Amino acid sequence: MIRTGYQDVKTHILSQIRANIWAPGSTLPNEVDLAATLGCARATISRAMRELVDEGILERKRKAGTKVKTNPTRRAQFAIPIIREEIEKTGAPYRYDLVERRILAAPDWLRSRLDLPSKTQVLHIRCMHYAAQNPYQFEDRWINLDAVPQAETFDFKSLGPNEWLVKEVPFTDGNLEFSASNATSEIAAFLQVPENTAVFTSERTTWLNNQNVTYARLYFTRDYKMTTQL
Amino acid sequence: MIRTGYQDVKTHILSQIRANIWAPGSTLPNEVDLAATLGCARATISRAMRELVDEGILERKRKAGTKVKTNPTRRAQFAIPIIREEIEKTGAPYRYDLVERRILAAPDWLRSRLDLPSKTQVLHIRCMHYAAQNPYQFEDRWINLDAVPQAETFDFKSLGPNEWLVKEVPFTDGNLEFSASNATSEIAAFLQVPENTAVFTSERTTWLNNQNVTYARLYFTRDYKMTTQL
DNA sequence: TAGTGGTCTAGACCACCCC
DNA sequence: GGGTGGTCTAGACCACTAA
Repeated sequence: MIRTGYQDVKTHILSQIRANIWAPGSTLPNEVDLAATLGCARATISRAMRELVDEGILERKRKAGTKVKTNPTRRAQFAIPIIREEIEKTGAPYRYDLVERRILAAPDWLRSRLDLPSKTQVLHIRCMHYAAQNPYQFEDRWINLDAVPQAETFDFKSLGPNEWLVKEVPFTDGNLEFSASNATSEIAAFLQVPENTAVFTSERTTWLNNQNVTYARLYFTRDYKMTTQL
Repeated sequence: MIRTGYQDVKTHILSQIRANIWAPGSTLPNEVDLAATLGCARATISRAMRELVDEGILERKRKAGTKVKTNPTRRAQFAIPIIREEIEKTGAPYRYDLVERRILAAPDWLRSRLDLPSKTQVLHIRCMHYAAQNPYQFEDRWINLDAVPQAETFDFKSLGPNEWLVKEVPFTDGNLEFSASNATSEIAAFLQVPENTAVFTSERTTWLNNQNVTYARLYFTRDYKMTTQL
């Protein structure tokens, strides 16, 4: 006699759904009944169902019961990587090059975007990331010196702001946007592609307790890939 | 006396980390000790830690203990939407237009990409999605008729393949790629943008138990946005 | 092989909220 | 009001793996 674990319960529920026995929108048996049916404790059923909710397969409401989602929310997720590690994982040597580093008062467009007080000092960094000899990413980053004062004394000559920030500054919220843009002559030169080439662009903003930490625009020479399962 | 719940435990652990008491890379107390310290059951600690692992904050290994991740893996996630719902959520009326629908033997590039047997019949659909009068997305989709035979008799004249598939065909795995491409004259015409404009492109492939179901290339007139928390 | 996390159980009480 | 999920507990045994 093998014990029924929460993984078994998940598998069972999923197979019932795929076999259309528990159709989208229908209500599953309650936890107590299912536990009796499958021969395990209620907590085991509970954990299985909780994870399936987390995976976007089920919906639960007290008193109303557990239902199969009609439009299962499939979630693609991916890690925000450290560029160096991402490149080295491909086997290519990583190279970093600081293009510009200067401190200035936040320009208006940045202030309004990040909701910064006027006269906020920011650190503006522009740099390149290479995989072997090939351009990989151009990074255009703004760091709020009110939130990260220690950035003022760091020179970023050999360590990129991406990696430094990940290790140095915790954050509580983040926002990520993907877009496509035509390369300006400057970006094209950095990435060594023809002007006007479509460039994959990612914009990231991060906050620590409602205070903006940093805003970055990243121009890639290659695509983003992500995988979702189940 | 308030009971210590797993949420309290999570909060406590996070605050210890943010206060640098449990620094990145350091080892946390084991579950039994922490339970004694915080005055709750071991299972409560366990659940809190499990969720923090899931959120990319902690790393756990048997015998080695629980450590604070040096490079916290922040995960962005987003739902794969039904286009109609996505558009209607913005308040704009949704319009769908079928451009082309034909059945043919899978071309070689598709066969190799999806690992289809030779002579597999596929349904090729090209269609447009509009938000009010504005082009929103051009969809270029291939459906494996071996996996989804019922698509052969559906005309897709008033319902798009995206929505039909989500409701009709379950899948077990999916793959998603984002990229930027320069609009060909044809794509440009559909999206009503100048030729060569950078277009945000998403490619999706889905499988049901190791058999490919569909492959789609989606050309957007606008960007993708996603948000990550914690 | 010993220590740590991983999981299960049986029971309990609580919180929510549909009917 | 009553049924459902949400959570906690105390204890137990198992599985992995670092030392």
